[in-house]
Amino acid sequence: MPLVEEPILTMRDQICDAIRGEIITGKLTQNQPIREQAFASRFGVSRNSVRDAFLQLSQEGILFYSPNRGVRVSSVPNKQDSDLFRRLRIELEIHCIERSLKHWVDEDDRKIKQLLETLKLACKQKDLKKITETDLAMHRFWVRKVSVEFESIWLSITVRMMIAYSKLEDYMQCFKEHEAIVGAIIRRDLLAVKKAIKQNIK
Amino acid sequence: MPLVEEPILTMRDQICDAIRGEIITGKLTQNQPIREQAFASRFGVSRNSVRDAFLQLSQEGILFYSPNRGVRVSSVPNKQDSDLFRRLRIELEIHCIERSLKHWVDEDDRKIKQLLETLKLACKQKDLKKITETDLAMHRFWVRKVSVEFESIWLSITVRMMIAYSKLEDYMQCFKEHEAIVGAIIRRDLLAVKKAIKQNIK
DNA sequence: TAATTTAAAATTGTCGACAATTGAACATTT
DNA sequence: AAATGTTCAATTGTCGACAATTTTAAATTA
Repeated sequence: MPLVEEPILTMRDQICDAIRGEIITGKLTQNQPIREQAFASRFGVSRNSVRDAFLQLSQEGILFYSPNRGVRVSSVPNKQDSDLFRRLRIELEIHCIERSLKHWVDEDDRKIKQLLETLKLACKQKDLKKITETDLAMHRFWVRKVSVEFESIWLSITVRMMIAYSKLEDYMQCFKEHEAIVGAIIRRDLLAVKKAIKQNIK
Repeated sequence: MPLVEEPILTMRDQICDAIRGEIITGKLTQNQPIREQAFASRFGVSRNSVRDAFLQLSQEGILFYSPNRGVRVSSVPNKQDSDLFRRLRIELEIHCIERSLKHWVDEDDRKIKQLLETLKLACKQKDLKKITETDLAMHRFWVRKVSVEFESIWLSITVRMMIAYSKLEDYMQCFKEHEAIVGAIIRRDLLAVKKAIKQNIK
């Protein structure tokens, strides 16, 4: 029996991840309507499960829901809103790392290094889907380590900022930024962590 | 035809509002499990609609969802988490007021004064349900005026802070705090608004 | 009696069917 | 021709039924 139980992935979560991925990588674009039946057929499930996922993503903010009219991909935030999202996210993540670092163990070092390796490979292969997944997974790691309470808020903010992630140009830059964060974490150098986080979240 | 279309209240939204109200006023307490069938019977709808609401409130953070085991009322956040929630909420609301004040019109003055009157009455009557509803409605007013983008994030943060709202002692204090905010808004005195907001959100 | 196993009840998860609503194409009126 | 009304297909909303899972209670075993 694992010490920390792994979260069970429901059908809904899997569909959410899939849709989120397609939005972040630009397969689904701004304002595009998304139909329940299309995803139901694709996943071989009933519309209800897809509806659940749509609902969750709407609350998350990445989809926009109109009664009787279904959901659309949300618009990318304007400059002012983006700036606020950025500040909120930095404040959240720094708070989480600050707290989690106190109870950080070798096992955590191992896991975060592993994620960094995955990211490196994905960047080398220019695999946008994998890059965004791993990017999210890394940040999620230190957020969840503090409390699941923050996770949904953090995710809401983060996915909104990533709607136009597909425009990412320099893949290796993304890796280097995360390498800086992880390096600072391993050294338990909080000041350097903060600096690296601020440079990455923009 | 109204200039700004009123949002359509779905069945789901109504159920959400009801559950949210009962949690904030302390009818439903921390960690208490909530059953789908109970609410379905109460509202005279099928379990599906209730499920939708539960799902939305889980994403909002006020309910905690475990696969196959339903939802429970979330725990009140600890001191450290509350402090962060507070900072995030202040930053969000001040940002919103700062931006919305630029396009503030007489009609907005009238509306916000009306809400203040409702709050005054509710405080006098010590009607906790109405107080919390109106409190939320007032803050929601200036958040939504800027962008619905922020609304769900703002709500997530705010309802979490309000889980233990029922311990509110001095009702008139609540009214005075909001009176200060509204007064500053009417005078378009941004500095005073910020000060009043910080005093209210705690 | 305490721990374990088994059976039953309660609860959530998923499905297909149908009702209600919306949007688009077409017809009617002015 | 423009505006309005009508029909019809596509889509979402809601329901009841049943399957899967969890919880509770009872029965069994040591």
